Order: sequence, then structure tokens, then C-alpha cells
Amino acid sequence: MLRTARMAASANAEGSLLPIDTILVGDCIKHMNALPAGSVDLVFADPPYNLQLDQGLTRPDQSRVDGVDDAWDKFDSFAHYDIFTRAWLKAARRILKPDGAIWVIGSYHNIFRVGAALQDLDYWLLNDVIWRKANPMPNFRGTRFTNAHETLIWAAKDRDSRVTFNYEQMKQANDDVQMRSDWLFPICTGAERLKDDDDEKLHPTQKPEALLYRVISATTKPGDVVLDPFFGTGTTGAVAKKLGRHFIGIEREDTYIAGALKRIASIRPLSAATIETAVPKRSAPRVAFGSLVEMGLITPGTELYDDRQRWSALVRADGSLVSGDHMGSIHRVGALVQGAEACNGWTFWHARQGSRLAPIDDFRSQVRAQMERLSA
Amino acid sequence: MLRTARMAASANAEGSLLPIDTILVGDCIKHMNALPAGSVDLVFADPPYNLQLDQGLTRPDQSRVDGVDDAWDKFDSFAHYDIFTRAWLKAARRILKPDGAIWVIGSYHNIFRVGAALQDLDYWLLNDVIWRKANPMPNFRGTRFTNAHETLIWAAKDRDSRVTFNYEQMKQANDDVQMRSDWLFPICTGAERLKDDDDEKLHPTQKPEALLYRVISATTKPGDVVLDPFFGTGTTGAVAKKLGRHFIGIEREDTYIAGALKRIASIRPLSAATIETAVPKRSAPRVAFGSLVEMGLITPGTELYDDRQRWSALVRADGSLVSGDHMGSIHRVGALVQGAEACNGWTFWHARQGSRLAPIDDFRSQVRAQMERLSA
DNA sequence: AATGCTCTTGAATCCAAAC
DNA sequence: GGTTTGGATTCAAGAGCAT
Repeated sequence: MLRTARMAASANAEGSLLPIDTILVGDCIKHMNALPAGSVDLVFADPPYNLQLDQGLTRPDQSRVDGVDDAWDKFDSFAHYDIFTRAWLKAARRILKPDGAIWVIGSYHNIFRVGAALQDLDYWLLNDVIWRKANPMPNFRGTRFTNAHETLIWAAKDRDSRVTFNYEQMKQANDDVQMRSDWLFPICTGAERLKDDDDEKLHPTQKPEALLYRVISATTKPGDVVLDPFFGTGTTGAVAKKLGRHFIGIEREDTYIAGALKRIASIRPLSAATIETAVPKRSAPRVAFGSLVEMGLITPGTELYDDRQRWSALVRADGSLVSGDHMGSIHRVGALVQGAEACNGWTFWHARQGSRLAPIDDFRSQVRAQMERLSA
Repeated sequence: MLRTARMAASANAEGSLLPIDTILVGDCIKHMNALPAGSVDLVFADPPYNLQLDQGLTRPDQSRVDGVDDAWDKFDSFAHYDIFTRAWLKAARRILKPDGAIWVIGSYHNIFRVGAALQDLDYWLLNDVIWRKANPMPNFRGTRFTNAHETLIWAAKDRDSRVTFNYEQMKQANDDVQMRSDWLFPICTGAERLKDDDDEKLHPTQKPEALLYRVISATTKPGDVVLDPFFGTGTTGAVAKKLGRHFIGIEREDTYIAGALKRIASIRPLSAATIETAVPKRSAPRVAFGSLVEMGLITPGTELYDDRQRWSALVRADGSLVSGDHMGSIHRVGALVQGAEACNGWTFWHARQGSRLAPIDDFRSQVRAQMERLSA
């Protein structure tokens, strides 16, 4: 019998078969195998690291470093670790939707085995992402470089998956340049770090919420289901709830579950308005150039130019263009005059507006705004 | 018969059995197997990455990206790539001295397989190091995070090896703080990039000398022997010579060898006194507005104002702003509400702090200071 | 001489809906 | 399911040239 620790405050209103907003108690492979196939949007996993710290590490002042030596982090060999890794990755892949994706975080002790396993199991790697720690633990012995980062792998269920990636959102958050594969965050300390009754850290490797915030907001939509098979103290659940996503956590240790339940219960979801994001151009309603002509925003007979006025074309009544011998759609004629394979006519062609040239895309924006107003 | 292209200017004065300061022509596994066991201090390897590019890629301006489509990067499957990888790694391990070490560089396409192979062959991983590219190629289709880094693995021949690590030198070069595992360098362009007679790049993936400079100065002593089984245009040889180390290169392609010979011949070794390294300073961490939201310094739903409170905007969960019909980054919305072409959102927008308004740039300064403090 | 502008280019697993 | 078509998409660093 598989145990469940349900969040009182988040009963599953949709009546889905999925144990939404719930922590499942026990082995993650068994629990995942009991879930319906193709039902989860994203898996985020922070598996045990197979750290081989067989002797204690001491700081220069002889104080002990509290290394990761819990029983769950011991594996006899790489072979055992590989068997474990492939088993849970396979179970995770089964429950992912066809367009689902997975994130796995690790360090050099385990991430190479995880990455190879992902490839062997026909996941399709999308990015490896570096979490650069603003405040890593120094290398006390001075024998290596400060181990100042961890690696995340983002992979699709398979090569054909069309995964969620909120590109525009990431770009806007990053001062209007593409978000890179190296992310800078402090490690989890202070008030965010969960403590036990003795004021010791409750979990040895609690991840910062900022890291999950970026993962979840970049690669899920509001309402999506995120499953974390190594839930620990529930950072994934806390951030999912905050961002209006659902979570499923799986965890074996009762002390972690107790901490996670309390933590998540105290989270207040952000309002729908703040979570809502701009509609990317890709999914904006389609507006044909011909309708601009029909609506009178562009008059037949108007001359269009590229931004440097190397080429021009005439707008015909049916919304097609003519330029010399070339005729066709705005895209086709734009490509033909340049001798290019393809062309986005919306940004290539411009119309005179007073003394300056305005891209015809501006007219389309007007139409779209008008349509939004009318439908609202 | 294995061919050799010896550097005229660097005949092997010590009479060693090793083909010092020489390029060996042909297959690296055969050549390594012909060298004496336990004779090399360091191996630096930049193997094929096994990129799987099945279609062309064009930039938004319709120009074509010159991708890596060379025959030497083609493998039938991961299984074939693994066989190749394990074969050369095994040959490399045999020729390493007992306290020798290896560096391998790669990307997410191949580095996980390389790392797992190193572990399986009883190498002992010391660090993974991230080369953060200052000027990576963007993701032109907006489908993923900018792939802005490559990964290097530094491993000892085995667990007991006492490898060379010039800790003090690295620390001094890094403003008296430990050198971290994330390194920032520009990619190899400009005058450093070797060109052929048609002024095309001679090699598709030439590495920057600065990267090798740090690798060699951190993990070898003057006079050590560095072997590079995928020598290419000889960056490893050029830097080794400059830093007073010996090199052995192995390369199959005659055009690369010709370029490497000419290049290395023109290198003047630094004086023994100068081989104290000078490494570039750390750059001030770049902090995006979205990070402030992710890190909880600015809460989604917060209202921002310009200094005279003529306009206001709402902070959304993804780090974008909304103000009336306008939405986008702090800069874009700042420009839109003013009807201006551009705007520095950092100084334009303010948040309430008690009774007064504080520019959001103040929050960024706090984060920067915190990160500097923590990393120092 | 210094500054500013344009043009080129880089290890890339880079589209999606309609027909 | 394959094919066609619409139209979405880029950042930093050098080099070269003009002011």
C-alpha cells in the first residue's frame, strides 16, 4: 500500500486521476510506476549524488565539515548508481506527456552518469545549465579549484517533443537579451534554509527557491503539473504553488515530508494577474496582409520599401505585391528581390509615414490591438 | 610507419625517448600506444563533440551559419562514440605518469559520455570547470537558452595520484581569492584565429589561448610534457612553448599540422621570471531585473513609479512590467510610457521604501554587493 | 588620434501550423 | 504523415572604414 501525505489546503478540485499537490510517501520508482502514463508536464529531479566522502573533511581550524554522508547517499559502485539512475529515469519518462520535459541537477560526482543515461534512454538534451554559486564552500585544502557550480540538464521526452519554453519571458527578465546557460544564484542560507528542532539544517542539499523559480517559470505554463521524485524539503512544491503550477512530490524520509508540508502550507500563490505573461508573437492570432488592405490601413497602389530603400514594391488590391518581374506574398517578394531563401515580409517592407519609413508590422500590431479590444 | 613532423627549432636536447615538441601525424590511439608508459605529465584533449546537426541554420538576417560538418565529427551512434572515447582515454591513461592528470573539453553533446568513461576507466575526477563564453553564438530561433559555455573535466590518473596544482599562483592571479570552477573567456576570433589562403577559418573549433594558458599554468610545472591527442591547429603547443613546457601533438589532417607548425615556430617563450601568470580580473557580476524577482528582493505585484510619479507599472512574476496596454522589460515599458525611443529602466523606475521612492538600481547594487561579499 | 558606425561571425543537436 | 508555406528569430567582439 502506497502512502500519501495530502496537502489539506489544496484538495484536487479537478477530479483528475493524478494525486495533485500531494506528497507520495516512499520509493519514487514504485510511485511513478503507479501513475498513469503520459500525464505529467515536467519532472524536476535532484537525485542523490553518490558522493564518495569516505573520510571526514576538516577545515584549517580543525572544525569538522558536515559533509553529505547520509545513508541514502551511499552506493557500492558506479554500476549500482547507474542501475538506480536508469530505473528512475525510465519510470519518469513513462509518466511524461509526449511534449514533456525533465530537469536533473547534479555535480561532477554524478551528472556525467545521469547525462549519459538520459541519452541512452532516448531523452533529447536541450541545454545543460550551470548554476554558478555566488557563495560556494571554499576548497579548504587548497588542492583544487573552488567547486563553485552545479550542473542542470534540461531534456525533452524525445527528439520530436515540442517542449514549453517561455522565451520572451526569459528575455524580458534578462534585460532584453537572451537568457544564457549560466545562471548566478546564492546557495540556500538564512531564513529560507529549513532547520530541525536542534537548529541544524533539516536537509543537506536544500536548493534555493530562486533556482526553481527560473526552472519552473521558463519551462512550464500556469496550471501545469511538475513532479519531483526526490522531493526532500519541497522546494519544487513551494515554488510550483507560488507560481500557480501543480506539484507531485515523492519522498521517503518522514522528517523531510513534515518540513515540506509545513513549508508549502505557508506559501501564498501569486495572483493570476502577476503570473500571466505576454502572449508570444508565435501564438498571437494570425493577421493576413490582405486584411490590412481590406480594412483600409494600407491603400492599394501604395509603394513599399525595405529599410534602406534598396528595393520597392507595389501593393495590389488583393494584398499581393509586385516588384519588377516578381510577384506574390509580402514574404515571397521580399525573398525574391533579395535573392534570399526566405524573408519575413512584415519586418522587411516599410511604408512611408510622413518623412520616415514604418515597418508594415506596425500596422499589423494596430489590427491586433483593435481585435483584442473588440473581443474584450 | 608512423610519421612525425618535428619542430626544427626545438630539437629534443635531453635525449629522452619521448618525441618532445613534435607533432605526430596520424591516429592518436596508435601513436599513444607506441609511446613509453608512464612518461607524460599532462594530457589535454579536445576530442570531436559528436554534434548531430541535420539541417542548416540561418541567422535572422538570413545569412547562413557555418556549422561543424566535418567528417571527423561524424559517428554512427552513441555506442560507436563510446567505443572511440574509451579507446583513446585508455591509451592516454597508459602513457601518463603515476601522478599525471588529464583535461578533456566538451559540450553537452559529448561531455557526459566522456565523464562517465573517465570514471569507468578509474581516472579520478578532480573538478569540472565551466568555460563561460563572453561572446557565444546566440540561439537564433529563440527555442532554448543561449548555449554560452563549454565544460572541461580535470581528472587524475587515479585516486592516489598527487597531481600538480599551482594553488598559490591561481589565487594570486585571481585577486587573492581561490580560483573558482567557472572561467570567463572570449571565444577565439580576430588575429588569433588562424586563416587559410582563402581567408577562411583554418579549423572550425580553434580554442582560445587564454583557456590553455590557465589550464597549463594551473596544472603543470615548467619543463613538464603536455600531450594533446587532437592537436588541431596547435593551441596546446603554442601555449606550452610560451610557458616553458614541452608538448607532443598528434593530428591527422595535414592542413591543420601545417598551420600549427608555422604558428608554434613564431612563438617566443616567456622568460623564466615572467612565467608568473597574469590572469584577467573577475568581472562585476551582471544582475538582471528578473533575478531580483526570483531572489525575492522585489515581490511580484509590486507597483513601480517614475521619480515624479507620472507613471506606474506592475511587476509580474516573470520579471516583466505591465502599465496600461504596455508590457515588457523594465527598459521597454519605461520607454513606452514616455513615448521615448529608449529608457534605462534601472534608474527610471522606483519602488516605495517607507515614505520615499528608491530607484530599483539600488536593489541591484545590494545584490551585487552581496554577491561580491559572498564570493570574496 | 580618437570616436563611431557597419559588417561579419562563432562546436548549434534552433519552427509550427496548414494542407 | 510528408510537404508546403507563413513568418519568427541574434549577441558580443573584432575588423575595417568613415568622420
